Amino acid sequence: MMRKGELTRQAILERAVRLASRVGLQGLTIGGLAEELQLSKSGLFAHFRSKSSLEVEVLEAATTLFTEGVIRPALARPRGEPRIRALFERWLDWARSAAHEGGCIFVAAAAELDDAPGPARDKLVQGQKDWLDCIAQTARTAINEGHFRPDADVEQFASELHGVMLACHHASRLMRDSKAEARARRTFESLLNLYRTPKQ
Amino acid sequence: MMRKGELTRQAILERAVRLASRVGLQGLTIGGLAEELQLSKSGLFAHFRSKSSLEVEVLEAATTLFTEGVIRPALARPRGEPRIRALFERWLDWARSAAHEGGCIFVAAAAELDDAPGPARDKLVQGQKDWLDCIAQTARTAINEGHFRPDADVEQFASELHGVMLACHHASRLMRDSKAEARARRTFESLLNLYRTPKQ
DNA sequence: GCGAAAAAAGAACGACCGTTCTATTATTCT
DNA sequence: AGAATAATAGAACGGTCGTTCTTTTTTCGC
Repeated sequence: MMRKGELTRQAILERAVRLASRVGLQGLTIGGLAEELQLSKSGLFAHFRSKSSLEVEVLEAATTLFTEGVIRPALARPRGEPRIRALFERWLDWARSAAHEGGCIFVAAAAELDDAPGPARDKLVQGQKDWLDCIAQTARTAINEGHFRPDADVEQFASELHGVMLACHHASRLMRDSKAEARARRTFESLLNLYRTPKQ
Repeated sequence: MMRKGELTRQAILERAVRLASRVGLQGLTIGGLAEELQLSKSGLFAHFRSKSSLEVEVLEAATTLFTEGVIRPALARPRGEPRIRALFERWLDWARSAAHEGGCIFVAAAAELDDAPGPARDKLVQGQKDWLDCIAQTARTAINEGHFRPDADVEQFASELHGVMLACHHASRLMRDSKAEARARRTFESLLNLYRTPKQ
């Protein structure tokens, strides 16, 4: 006895994620979103009991998109370095397609929410933590496969890889630097070199 | 014939930079700023002809602060690696003190303005470009001093260093990770190792 | 197809936004 | 000191925000 509702709700969230990528979670407005979807403000609002609840659900929807588009395909690749490369390439894809819209929604949200306690911040932090843990775990697997050196600090690796992507995002989004992705790839290769098992 | 005005104007901008660090340039509001300074909304507004003009001036003021607090002291150190280390340490100081408030205002502004054409975005882009150029130029000096390998790509170096700071900011601000700075230092050291003249 | 229940629309609210205009108070110059 | 001018305050504007309430329309089980 609840079908149509869930359908439009899904449509709303899809549009909301894209809109929030452009204008941020703060800039995401009930009225604006309603107009884009040709809905009434109150009709849309009824699906979420409050604005902050909408924000949380937008973050949830974006996380699902990221998991399906980046993590899942990479997990299909063989363990070790190939999987790490796949993770990185898919991540670049994500950033590139996000760049065509308003940039990565997580980067925008991180800047907005870093000092705004509440459920939205909690959601974002948990998602980012999960993602960094995922990278670290993948690196751990690479150690076990003998691809990474046994003494590699996998959390350090995750943090450094994150930095590579953040720099790439900044350069391509704000600075409109067309060489951003090439530079990120280059940094990634030298990063791999550092963590790889040294050839004897 | 204009003294008192310039004084309060300065005081306004100082407060505005701090406030914008917390809530962003969008979240920075004329009324809120006026209340913090115990000024009337219109009295404050009169100093800037518009909100967007205020945003530009806030970015200008923050840039001056950054130049005086980070770049200038580092330029006092000897050329080459010492100057690069000073740049990095001062930059960490900046990020740390910014972290006690609402984070680095440039990081927040970058996320907000990356898809919002206008004078504020132009100002930010120019400032960031100048900063990255400054890093690259410092690296170039390090090459000339024989500290960096002659074939080092100084722009690549600047981009990688930027990534280290962005990751550090993200980890410390959003994730409240107390190990963020230590990790950034570690990444910085291995980054230096890559660009340093190899010992024979 | 009818009646119950869900979904959407409509109108209104108080609050705050940037901005303008006018009036009042401070400052500065001569 | 007093006139000229700059700085600040006050009140009001149209607009948009999130939210609530009431009403109409649509959906769905029987």
